[in-house]
Amino acid sequence: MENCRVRFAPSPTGPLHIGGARSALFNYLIAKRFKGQFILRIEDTDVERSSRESEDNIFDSLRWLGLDWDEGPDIGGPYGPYRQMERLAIYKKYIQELIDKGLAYYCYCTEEELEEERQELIAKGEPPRYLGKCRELSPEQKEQFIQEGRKPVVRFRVPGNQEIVVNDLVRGKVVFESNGIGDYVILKSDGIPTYNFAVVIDDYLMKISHVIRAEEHLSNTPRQILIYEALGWETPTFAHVSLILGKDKSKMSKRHGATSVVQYKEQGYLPEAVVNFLALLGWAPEGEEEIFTMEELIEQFSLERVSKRPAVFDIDKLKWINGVYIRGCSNEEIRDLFIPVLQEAGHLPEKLSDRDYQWIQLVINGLQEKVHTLKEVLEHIDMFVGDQVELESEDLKKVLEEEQVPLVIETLKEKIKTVEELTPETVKTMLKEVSKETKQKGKKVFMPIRIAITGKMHGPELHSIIPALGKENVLKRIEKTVG
RNA sequence: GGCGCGUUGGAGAAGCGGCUUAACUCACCAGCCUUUCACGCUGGCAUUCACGGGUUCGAAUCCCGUACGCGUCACCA
Repeated sequence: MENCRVRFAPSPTGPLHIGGARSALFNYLIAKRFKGQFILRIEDTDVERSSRESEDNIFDSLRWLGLDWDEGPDIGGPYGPYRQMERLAIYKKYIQELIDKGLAYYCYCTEEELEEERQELIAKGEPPRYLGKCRELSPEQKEQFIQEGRKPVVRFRVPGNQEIVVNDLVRGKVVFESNGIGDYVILKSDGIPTYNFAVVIDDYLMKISHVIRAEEHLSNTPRQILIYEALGWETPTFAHVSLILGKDKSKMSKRHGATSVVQYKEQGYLPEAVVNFLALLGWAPEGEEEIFTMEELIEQFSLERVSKRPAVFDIDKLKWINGVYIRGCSNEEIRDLFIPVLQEAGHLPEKLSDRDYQWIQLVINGLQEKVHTLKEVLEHIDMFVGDQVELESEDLKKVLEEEQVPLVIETLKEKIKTVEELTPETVKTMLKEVSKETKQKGKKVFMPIRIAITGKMHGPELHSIIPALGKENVLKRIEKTVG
């Protein structure tokens, strides 16, 4: 594959969607794999819905995922500009060329007329489409419409009785009939081109070799191919990746939960995990391994192993993958990840003291292996801080009423009071001594202690929790639960 | 409705005519490890590939039909 140039061309009408992120990733992987370029183009021709805010969100999300582009609106490149609204003059030229060649024409129909036509066709049981009313307008008629103040659109003249073949890298050969396509708008009445037109001009001018995008664009592809042909241009290679579905198998939407990349960031997912998960959405690795770094993905990814069937977004699998990455973090990495979460929740000050760092280390010891997302840390953090405890359920009282408990607790309290410093090591030996001196072992000693201190049956190791709390808090907690 | 795409266990997914008594992963269940949970390890989990026909010595794999799901038919991308 020589001169591989691929692009991700989102429209900035909202935060980067998880599906868009997957398209971007696939393009990125192909570009890196074949040592080509990954281009970012902003398709902002929907003036109503486009915003700079969304654009920034898209930039940020892509960068967060580690999908850096070689050419784009912010960094420029040899085929710019990379924002469609800045390319209006370019489109105008090609629109004119099509009009001059008689392959496109002005249409003065009003919305009402179009709607009427649509209703009539539906009433007759025919598929609604534009029938070409303005195809052969006389100069007089045109003049009259202009007098009336009508703003025309430009429509592409779709040739009849033609087979349009899309040779798709993931779907194979897909054939469409041109008769099923009505003359469609390529230039809106406000002088801005439509998607189906602008995308062709840009992909050609930007020398895009492979168009990798979501399946929802498959039905649009014949319209685009027609324009390539009208302009005498060679088409790029197409690859339509299936859609991402929610658990109920309908297209992934808000009601399935978080749909944008930022939301996953906010919920405490790691970019590496999201990338890994996204890669698995529609693509299947050859071997048994499912955990990949970006480098490994670049090495292994191929469009041949991208499935035709829709991919279902399985949040449980994302959580599992995220957990794998959290556990795989080095101590420094996980610390840098935990700190902002803890600070944001008010458990840590802006400026960290040595004591804070010691405490964080204990939290890491207790929770790194346990959580699937960074935010889950907050679900367990109460066990590491403060003198407040509450029994999780009434059932736990029974455990505290067992006969060996008073002795165990008394012995423990003594030890805590007399020990020089609470560290994981001193706590470990302390607990061993309590076990030995009270002649109790296993659950008989550890469960009451755990419940007395945390109010819960389960949680991180006691030798992480106890030093984190400190003598005073531990004793106060015990006081509250067992008196 | 027209056109297009898809349909393998609870979920994802491999499979490209015989090597499949259908990989692998998540989830689930059991056991082990462990002071609990988690982590980790071991084992279990589709007599069957939406359904009905056909082709073939042989089909999850090829063909046709049916059903279901989804996409698309915009002056949205």
